[in-house]
Amino acid sequence: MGRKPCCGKEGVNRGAWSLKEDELLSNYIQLHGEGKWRNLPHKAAFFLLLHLLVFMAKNNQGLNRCGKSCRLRWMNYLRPGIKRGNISPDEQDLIIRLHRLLGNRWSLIAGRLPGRTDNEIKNYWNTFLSKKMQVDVSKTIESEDKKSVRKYKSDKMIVPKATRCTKMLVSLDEGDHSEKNQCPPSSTPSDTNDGPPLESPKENHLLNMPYFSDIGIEGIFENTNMLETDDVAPMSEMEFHNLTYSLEFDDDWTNFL
DNA sequence: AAAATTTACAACCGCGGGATA
DNA sequence: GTATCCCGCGGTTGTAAATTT
Repeated sequence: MGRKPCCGKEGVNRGAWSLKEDELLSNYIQLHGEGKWRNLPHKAAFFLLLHLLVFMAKNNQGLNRCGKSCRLRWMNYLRPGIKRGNISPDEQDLIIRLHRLLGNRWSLIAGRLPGRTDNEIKNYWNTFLSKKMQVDVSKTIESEDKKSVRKYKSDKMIVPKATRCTKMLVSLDEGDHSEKNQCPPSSTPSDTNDGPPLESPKENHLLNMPYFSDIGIEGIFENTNMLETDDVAPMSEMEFHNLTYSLEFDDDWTNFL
């Protein structure tokens, strides 16, 4: 006894999506909205027959995809408002800080970065930031009093799922991405992508989003001891529970801070 | 120029929680 | 109360593109 598999592995398209598949999926969702992913491929095929009969007469293959695959494609790629590439220094900074607080809870982190998906942030972390953080941590430990490092490994330390980011250095000085605070250098891999130039920090949409409009990114962490300059101690259990509760259930989470 | 290696990221997979029949 | 569905999450894989040898 068990649940039925999402879809059979045979006779289902896998791998990269074609333009036709994207178009079909987008058309369907624009007309019928999101949800019911499991049934979508079948309904989309029906929709196809109704609305695209003439165009598809020559090559009518329907949307032969698993519902989960449809959802993933829509959520991570086709959905309106998705930003791609060019993760700004501000965004990178915020990702690092949120990861410091939340660990690998990508969906929560993505929720604070408009237009970014959990998958994109996860990939960005795994391919770039995790390595950067490892380098930063090793540099820090080399130059730091080892006793203070051991101090952080006490029983009271709350360790979320994050396994790679155990210590980082940040600055509360707005726009200060100097070497001191280990924030991104002026040239990051994303900078090399084609596309429009990066926005300056003050123009970045992040600062205009509802959560940050009044206080800015830095302000979120104001009056907390989480981002002390050179020495970031782990959160207490109480702090961690309060924070995670606030993040998950209270959209106006900045009030907590 | 070609082969080998690395990087970046889209997509897959299994699982868990909540909803529903 | 139980089985199943639906959805979303996070870890992992596959592979094209870029880089190095």
